Amino acid sequence: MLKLSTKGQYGVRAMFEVAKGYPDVPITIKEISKRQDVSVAYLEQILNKLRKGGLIVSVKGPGGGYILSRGPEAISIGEILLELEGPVAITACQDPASGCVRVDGCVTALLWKALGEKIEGFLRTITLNDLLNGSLREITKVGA
Amino acid sequence: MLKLSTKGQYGVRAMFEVAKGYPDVPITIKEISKRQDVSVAYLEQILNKLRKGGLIVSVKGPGGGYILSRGPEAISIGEILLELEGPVAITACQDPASGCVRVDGCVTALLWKALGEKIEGFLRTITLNDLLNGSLREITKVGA
DNA sequence: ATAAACTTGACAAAATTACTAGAGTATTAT
DNA sequence: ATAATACTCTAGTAATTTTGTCAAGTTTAT
Ligand code: FES
Ligand code: FES
Repeated sequence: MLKLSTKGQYGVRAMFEVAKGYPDVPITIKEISKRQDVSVAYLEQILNKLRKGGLIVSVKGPGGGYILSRGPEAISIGEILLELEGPVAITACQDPASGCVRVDGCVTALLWKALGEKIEGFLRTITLNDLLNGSLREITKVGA
Repeated sequence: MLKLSTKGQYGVRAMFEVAKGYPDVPITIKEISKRQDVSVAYLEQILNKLRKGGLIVSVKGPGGGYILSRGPEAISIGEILLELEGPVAITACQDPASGCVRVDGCVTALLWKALGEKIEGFLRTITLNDLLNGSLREITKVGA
């Protein structure tokens, strides 16, 4: 349960590769495709969204590619996923785009809201930098 | 992102209704259907899974229905969802049923693992009792 | 016996995901 | 200029998952 679609997963892995080149080496889609084993066509879609979201900038022409638009310590996993998959919305009722009529009388509304906030809070604290320098190992040790 | 399927949502709401009758009033599927506005046929599927998982017991014959097999303070939301949707598995790589070859070399493996544990930890702490007596309001106030 | 109520497995419509295809635009090295 | 590199964008589609429905049972209280 609570799966993340491949788009989000690939997106994070792609951003990791782009982060490696920060601040001055553009990474091409082709290179990301090779290193992370995701098709070029699919990555185009993903990186395009991330670019529109302002997380990366593209450099055209030979020697071009993608570069982070901010330092890796300033880009959280949460932001990446938000751009690719929209806000955390455990249930349709929690999704601002859908909404629910009976939300007031529903016993579980608070539950899903709390869970969603928990998740978002966590994802906001992890940045690309944590992926780059492997500091996640300690976080996982601390546990819940 | 990170949606919960309706099966899980309905399951929790159904368990909430069953919990109301604990320890001695069996709740029928028909009654749950009415109160939570979910079709009888679909609830059959859901409650059947929960029964097989040992969370509820069924009482047959007239006056029958479903009863919690343990007190509402001893049944967590996590257990309900586990039965209906399997373990939390943010990515296929984290799913014991699928697995991933490159798990050792993958930078994001730890990230998804940590997130999954965070979520499971949270869901384990919330029980049906919390839904019954509205204590969730305080939990959400505390925040992340 | 009879009706209430649960049990089970098969099946199908609908939605979502996970891509692929292909044509187009911009930039730069030579 | 021009060829080569590289990003940009819109559709379309096959596979999968979700979300149910249906119908024919079985069990039990009265
Ligand atoms: S049914 Fe919408 S919040 Fe519970
Ligand atoms: S690709 Fe399997 S763990 Fe990252």
